[in-house]
Amino acid sequence: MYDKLIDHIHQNTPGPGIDKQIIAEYFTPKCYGKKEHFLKQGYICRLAGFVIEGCSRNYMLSTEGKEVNIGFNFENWWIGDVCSFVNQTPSLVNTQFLENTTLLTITAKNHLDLLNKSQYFREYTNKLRSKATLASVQNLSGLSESAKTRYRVLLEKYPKIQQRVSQKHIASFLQITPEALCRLRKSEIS
Amino acid sequence: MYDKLIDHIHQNTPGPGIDKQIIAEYFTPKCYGKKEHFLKQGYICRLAGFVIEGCSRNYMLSTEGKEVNIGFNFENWWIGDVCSFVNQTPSLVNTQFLENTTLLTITAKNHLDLLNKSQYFREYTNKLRSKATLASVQNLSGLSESAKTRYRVLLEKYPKIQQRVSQKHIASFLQITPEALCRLRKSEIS
DNA sequence: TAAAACCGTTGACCTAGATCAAGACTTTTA
DNA sequence: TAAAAGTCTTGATCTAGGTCAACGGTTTTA
Repeated sequence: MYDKLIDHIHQNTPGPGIDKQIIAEYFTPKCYGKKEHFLKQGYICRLAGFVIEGCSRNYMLSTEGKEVNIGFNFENWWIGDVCSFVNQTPSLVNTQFLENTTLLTITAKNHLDLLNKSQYFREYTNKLRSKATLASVQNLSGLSESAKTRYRVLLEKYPKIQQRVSQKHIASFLQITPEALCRLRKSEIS
Repeated sequence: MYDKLIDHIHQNTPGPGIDKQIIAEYFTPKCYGKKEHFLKQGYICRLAGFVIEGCSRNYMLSTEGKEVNIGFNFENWWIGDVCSFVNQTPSLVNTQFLENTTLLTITAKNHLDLLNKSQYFREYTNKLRSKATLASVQNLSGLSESAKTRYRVLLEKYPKIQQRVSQKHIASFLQITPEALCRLRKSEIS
């Protein structure tokens, strides 16, 4: 299990890598059930997690209380609201598991310790976070495309998403209604 | 001039602050003209800048080559594409000045040195970046609101934006046409 | 295992915002 | 300072996607 994280770090950051022993010391495995929340708006994000198996969605609430999906987290990616985690302030983001999920979790304190201790881990963290930021900016500008284009881009990025995520949640991420997604898919096939 | 940055760091991060001497050593003032680009898609972001005076817009290109504004940078904020700056990879983002602008700039190498040297500066950087990420995620979910609501939110965030940024660019940020913004403003007043 | 809740699909109709065109006003450039 | 280019506004028309309603299939819960 630890190897998955170690590999991910090493694949993303050239350098010495990180000892399994250190990972085992700083990270704790945790299991969550489908539909369970990892983080709720208003609470402080006290843990960050690396997805070993399973998936989740991140969503925010609109002014009328409607849930708007802003992203999905599959294997080999991090979950947790960076802003809340770093500043230890209440989160605006919700994270809910869409499958039974296994994480390697780390506390804010441990994460800070590891950052201060290892320049290599700092580099990895900076890279990862900057990529996550780029992704959300790309999604932002991507919303200027038609729903059909956004759907195609999503399928390119996550070819198997249809097998794992309901249309309802995909539609919410595309910022269209489930009805619109349904029609869009029909027209796409033909 | 350096004081503006020093104040900003100190206001955002409790702690010892940073010596003026260090700032002067690591940062270089630069002036740019209106319409000039700070960063263009495809190029590597070699400098980050702190806005002393002036403003700029960040935009990306849609699949049809249309410019889509993803944000504005006013005084006391950073400019530069974090992903390109951290990874020294080609940027997907463009940054263009909307006024004559003065920046305090820092090279990627100097920034890395300062991060490795000062835990305090690391903390500041982490906080700032996490806030920037939150902002783009908020904009992303915000696009599920009506154009009128988005416009109102923008005016709340930047009360003076109408005096400094053309409606064309505000419309692009709201992801509507200038015509739609014009009508929206008319209806808003009455 | 029956009832209730949820999900995807389809149809009919509606609306926010797009597109295209044109005129007045302002800014830039030669 | 005159011409050219860009900006804002308004009108007429169009369309992608929303809303509401209904039905069959599946999953959850009692």
